[in-house]
Amino acid sequence: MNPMLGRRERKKLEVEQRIRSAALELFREKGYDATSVEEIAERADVAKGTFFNYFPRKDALLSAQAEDVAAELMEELGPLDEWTGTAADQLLRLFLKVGDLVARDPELSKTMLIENMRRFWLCTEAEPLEREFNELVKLLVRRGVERGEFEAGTDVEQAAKLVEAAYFTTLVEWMRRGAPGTEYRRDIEVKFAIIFRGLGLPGAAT
Amino acid sequence: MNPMLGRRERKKLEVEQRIRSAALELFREKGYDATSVEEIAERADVAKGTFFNYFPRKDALLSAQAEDVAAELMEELGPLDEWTGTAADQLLRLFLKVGDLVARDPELSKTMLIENMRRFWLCTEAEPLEREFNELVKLLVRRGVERGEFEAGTDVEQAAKLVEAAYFTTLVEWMRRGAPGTEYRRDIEVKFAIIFRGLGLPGAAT
DNA sequence: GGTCATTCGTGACCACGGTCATCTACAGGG
DNA sequence: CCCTGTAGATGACCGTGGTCACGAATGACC
Repeated sequence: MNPMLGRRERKKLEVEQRIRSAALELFREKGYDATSVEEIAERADVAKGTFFNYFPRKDALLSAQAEDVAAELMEELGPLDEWTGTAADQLLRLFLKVGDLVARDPELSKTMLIENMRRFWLCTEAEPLEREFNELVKLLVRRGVERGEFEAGTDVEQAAKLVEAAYFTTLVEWMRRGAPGTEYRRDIEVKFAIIFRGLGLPGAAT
Repeated sequence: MNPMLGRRERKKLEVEQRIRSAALELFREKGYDATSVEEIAERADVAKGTFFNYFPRKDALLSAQAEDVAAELMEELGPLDEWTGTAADQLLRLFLKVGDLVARDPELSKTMLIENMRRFWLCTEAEPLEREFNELVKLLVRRGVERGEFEAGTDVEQAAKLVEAAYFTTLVEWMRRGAPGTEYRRDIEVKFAIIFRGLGLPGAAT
């Protein structure tokens, strides 16, 4: 931690960290719903009210965690310019990487994903993460069009949404079943094959 | 109502009906979240506890309503055998019809859809509706394959899931924006065009 | 060090979804 | 018409997420 901060700032960061890790521990132990804010506060050694000074709602913890995971993802993927392979390869790799991250903590990931989606759909708050991810996918699709891998004139916006939709539902279905064998990979590859073929990529069927 | 029922049975049905319509009214007036069970009970002229004799949880109302809407949908669509046009046409028509139903009451539909999906994903309870709908889509896709409209050897399971995914996310996105102009129709047509082309249907692009 | 403003911690408090022991009123038999 | 067993109505009660008025701790300035 940056030592150039006042005692106050340092303590604030430290408390936030305590709350977050207490919460994550409990979520892993008993699940999100079964964990009460009071328990989290107790384990973090603060009062319940203090929790809400740091996170406006219980589920803000999930957003925060999601952002961390997203940052980790981008870290592991490295700078965009250095990605190799066709756009189709890149899209597939991106999503397989997401799958890897999710597989590390399936139960919590499931809650994170579903609860964030819910809030996004209900417009409960501006959720920058979704837009950011959407931009990334759109960029990859556009790259494919520019390189002539996907058909010129492709509606990049809708194509990207379709790719995301295919991925999202597969991921959720996978987690629903408790993420057992990697049937998951085949499922997403089959769907992507259909889409890429629909986008004019030759030689992708079944 | 069947008059051959005892007073008790009739009253039970009548009370359930009162609760349901009171709830729907309130949901339309103030939205699902802003409506408390106590309010519903009050308007239905019963005690709060009575509500839970009829519906195990507040959101069971949404399931019940969803089932009604689904029944209405199948009613309006008529018997499967009489559907005309290509499989692709039939799929598109099915989803446009769903869109019509949703458009009649966008706000409540949004809540219904999202909350039901949430419970489905979290496996909170067996949700027969989703499976039923999935079977229907699968059937239409299979029909397309058998007729030679889609490529032989198509993975019907995954193709159907892809169609559903495309539709579902478009629908939600549409409702998110408050379901204004029918940009919705174009969006779903574009996505379907990609998918159908990916499935080997000739002459579907952009 | 003394004074003041600000920020942060706190726990009593509220509204809500959901439970449950208790009571009510009806069906059915005599 | 009365008695009794039972389905169903009820509202006090609980645990939870979230609020808020208050007070303590801290930093800034003299």
